[in-house]
Amino acid sequence: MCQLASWIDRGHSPAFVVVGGSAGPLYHCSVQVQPEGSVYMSGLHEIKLYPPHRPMDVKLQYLKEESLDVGTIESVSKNSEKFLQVDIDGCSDTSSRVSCLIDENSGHSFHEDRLDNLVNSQIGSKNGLPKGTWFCKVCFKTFSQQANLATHERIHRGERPFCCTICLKTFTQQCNLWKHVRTHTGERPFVCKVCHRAFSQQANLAKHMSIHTGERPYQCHFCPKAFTQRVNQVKHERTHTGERPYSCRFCGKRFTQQSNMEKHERVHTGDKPYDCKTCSRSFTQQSNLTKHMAVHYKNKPFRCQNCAKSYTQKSNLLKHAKKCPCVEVT
DNA sequence: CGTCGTTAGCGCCCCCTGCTGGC
DNA sequence: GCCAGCAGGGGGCGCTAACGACG
Ligand SMILES: [Zn+2]
Ligand SMILES: [Zn+2]
Ligand SMILES: [Zn+2]
Ligand SMILES: [Zn+2]
Ligand SMILES: [Zn+2]
Repeated sequence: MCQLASWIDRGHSPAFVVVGGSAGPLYHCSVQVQPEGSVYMSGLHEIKLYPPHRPMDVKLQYLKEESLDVGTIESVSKNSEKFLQVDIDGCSDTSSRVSCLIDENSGHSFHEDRLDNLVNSQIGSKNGLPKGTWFCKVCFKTFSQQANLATHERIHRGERPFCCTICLKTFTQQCNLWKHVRTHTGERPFVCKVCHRAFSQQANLAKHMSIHTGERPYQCHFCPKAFTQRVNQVKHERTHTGERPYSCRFCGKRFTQQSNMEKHERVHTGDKPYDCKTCSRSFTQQSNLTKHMAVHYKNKPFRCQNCAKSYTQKSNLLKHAKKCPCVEVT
């Protein structure tokens, strides 16, 4: 345990300390350094560097309490932003590193400079950010507009003031509620100019457009294949890495896709949800039913495209078609 | 100006689907 | 025929950034 870790371990808040890593609780030298009460941490997990051009001593401090000298900054990356990455003296934990907001000129972390600004959650220009920048006291995300910070802070407070009158589901933002309500009303304001398919959300229309443009922005890291959606790239890459995150509840067999696991679990449950309407056989997979249907179509080649009824003679199909609006024949 | 409601846009997770091919 | 592998693509939600009307 390094001196920072033991400092936090003694009960000090890790405020003003950010650490690199992915989502989830963050540890430094086995001590959790994630600020208490924070929920949404993605901004925090990005290590952002502020470029000082010389080595400097760094002090981390929790408001007016005891402060901790953590070390000296030796090397700094070039393309950096708001935070300064710090190597802790005598710390062997290289998996997570510590950063703090630094004033380029004084070398002080920002809260030493302007404690009153902290109260307002606003940072002055001396801290290397545009004057009037607002920040969240929980996760240190920064905002140029106070209103956007106010919206953000609802996330930490769990405040969801917008409520769907139909299903009572709640939302942090008005526009998210509006989007949600369209799932009840079926309203689809976004229409594809090419095929006229309509969508309830702009983002889903944008995804759809890749069908027409052929655009595949998500490239596999292991082979030349590319995909229209990131999810599908990740799914595909598992075929290279062998990762199988989903395991069967009954036998433990592992799968790359959740839906494949669910398909497999029906082997154990005996669930056959796909019924043949012609002979009342049922199947565990839709594709097996489709294959099976060929058996019926072989004997009755005249098939109504509308209702899938099939007939041995064309005249019977035509008779049927008088009632059914579809007259296509295979 | 600052405030505040609204809009644009991105990223993510989830789910269902259809084809395929080995046994 | 049963079952697993794999890709396509829509539904829905969370969040940030920015816009614009209005005091
Ligand atoms: Zn926050
Ligand atoms: Zn609802
Ligand atoms: Zn289209
Ligand atoms: Zn690949
Ligand atoms: Zn049948």
